Amino acid sequence: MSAPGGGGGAPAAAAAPAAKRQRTMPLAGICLFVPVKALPGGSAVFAAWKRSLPGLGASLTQDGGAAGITHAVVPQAPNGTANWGCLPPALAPPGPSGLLFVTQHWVADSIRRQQRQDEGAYRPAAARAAAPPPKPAARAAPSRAGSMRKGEDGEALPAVEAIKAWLGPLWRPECAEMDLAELALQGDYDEERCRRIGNEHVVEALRELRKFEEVVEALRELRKFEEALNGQWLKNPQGKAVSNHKSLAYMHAASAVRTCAYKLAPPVRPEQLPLVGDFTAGIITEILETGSCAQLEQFRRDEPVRDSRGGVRADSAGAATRRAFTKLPGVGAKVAQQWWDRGLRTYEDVIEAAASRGLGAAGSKPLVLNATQRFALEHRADLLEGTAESDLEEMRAAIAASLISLTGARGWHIEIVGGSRRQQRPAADASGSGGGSSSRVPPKQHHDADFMVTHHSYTWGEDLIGSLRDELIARRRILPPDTGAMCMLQQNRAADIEAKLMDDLTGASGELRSNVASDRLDHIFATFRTAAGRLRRMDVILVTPDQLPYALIGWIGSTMFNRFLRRHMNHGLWRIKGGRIVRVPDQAPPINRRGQGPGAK
DNA sequence: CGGCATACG
DNA sequence: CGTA
DNA sequence: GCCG
Repeated sequence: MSAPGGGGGAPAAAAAPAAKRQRTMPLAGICLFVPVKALPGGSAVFAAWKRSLPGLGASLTQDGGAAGITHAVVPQAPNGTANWGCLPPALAPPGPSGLLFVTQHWVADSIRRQQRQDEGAYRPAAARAAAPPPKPAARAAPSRAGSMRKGEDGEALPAVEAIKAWLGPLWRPECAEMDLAELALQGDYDEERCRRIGNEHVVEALRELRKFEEVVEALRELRKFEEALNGQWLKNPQGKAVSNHKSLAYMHAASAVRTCAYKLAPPVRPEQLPLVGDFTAGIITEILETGSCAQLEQFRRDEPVRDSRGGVRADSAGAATRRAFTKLPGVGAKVAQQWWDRGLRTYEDVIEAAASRGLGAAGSKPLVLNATQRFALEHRADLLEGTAESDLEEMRAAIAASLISLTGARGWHIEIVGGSRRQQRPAADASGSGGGSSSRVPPKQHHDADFMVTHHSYTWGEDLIGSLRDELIARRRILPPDTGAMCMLQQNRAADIEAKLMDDLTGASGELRSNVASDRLDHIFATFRTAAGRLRRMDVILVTPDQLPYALIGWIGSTMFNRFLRRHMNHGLWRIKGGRIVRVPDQAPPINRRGQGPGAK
């Protein structure tokens, strides 16, 4: 209500010089601590504040130990809860005497109104139970000695030599200077190449490479189990979402093995492969020696697994069953856990539990499925079968026909992307009438088919993606959403959304709008009906010709490749923005996620 | 000990 | 939360 | 879990 700065009663017009000065520097003397990482909008909002606040007399810092901090921003979630956990110990409540805690909206409104707002009206919600987050007792540093990487008993390879061997012919001298994210981008993750590695004769290659491939596949399976187990995301003590570290570690290891230029043999040492440490090297060795490993076997039998200290990991039972549940569209880790907890073990169990609604055991709540889940269960045979290469041409023709009909333009460029492109097999060796193993390799099935659509000369309007969906529905090639089938549109609306966020948090508008954009593209997630009546997941991505090269990188690369790419970009002078790879402008020195410049610790 | 990719429906 |  |  009233601004403590005394401006509340100042006449609006005819301001006295003192009042004017007060109004031009309404935040004089304020030093604001901003936990950028926890702030909605993050460093972009911080940068906007940095442009506005000095003009009002305030200074900003991200250093919780800095002297003279008068205000600490405690970010407030949309639901009103305050994130006290992001404050450094020095500023933890009650904090130094005189320190004021405010939400981000105090800053935004102060900027917007060019006037210091009443801190009391922007007080963050009290911390739950007012208890500081429990700090685990300081543990002895595990001290995974860096020196172990080198010549422990004269056998381990020096790091550069290991990288050289790992990359093989792809190695260049520059690789010696790269960090892991960049190094990971140098690999060749081609599945066929992986299969070929270390093998000169065809028969021998197939036998040898089967074991090699088993490593990759087993690791990938482990990764999936971990995701079903924990959910793809965990929460750190500050409540921030972080990726599941075990899952990520398995993904890393699978990548390292997939691109390894030589045939692995037990024992595999952590020095050999990037991103593979003691734990994972042991797993790989066990897989090489026995074809599997203890954890994998336990997961496959739905048994709980033990951690490295021998303790049973809570909630680790049922991983295989839950993994199977999550293969249904619309069922993620959470729903799968709920089904498991109800004692459901098969798809049939789920269908039965849903059908006997109200007739279940006393006290048990009826199982309610949403439309997506009902559809997925009903058509699970089709959907779990996946998409074969033979379906692709039919899909492409349907997309082309719809586009030509909608726009009158011919010459649409429809490119297969995604896993079905990455894993396309070369023509099978037809000479093998004598039973070459290659002829027994089953045709690949992919969970969906992805098509990237563009046109080199025709310019389309904003809602072509929506029209395309409607046309495909009208032609009965994809199923409408009211069936419960997946039929979603994703549009590039992020520019609007982020601009609104910026308006909300900075009081700014307009000029910032051009700086923010989405790296998502107009996109249909659909369920395709083949001429034979089978249902297949199909995605269509619509891009302009100038978006195409960037979009292809993102859509042909694997998830892991995309993560390495973005991690590398975030380390350096590049960003992926608006679907493009752009240089950080010179005027805005590159900052890390704490808003610090290069070289900052 | 912090970081680990990111955004839409 | 589910999906890419 | 692995890395810097």
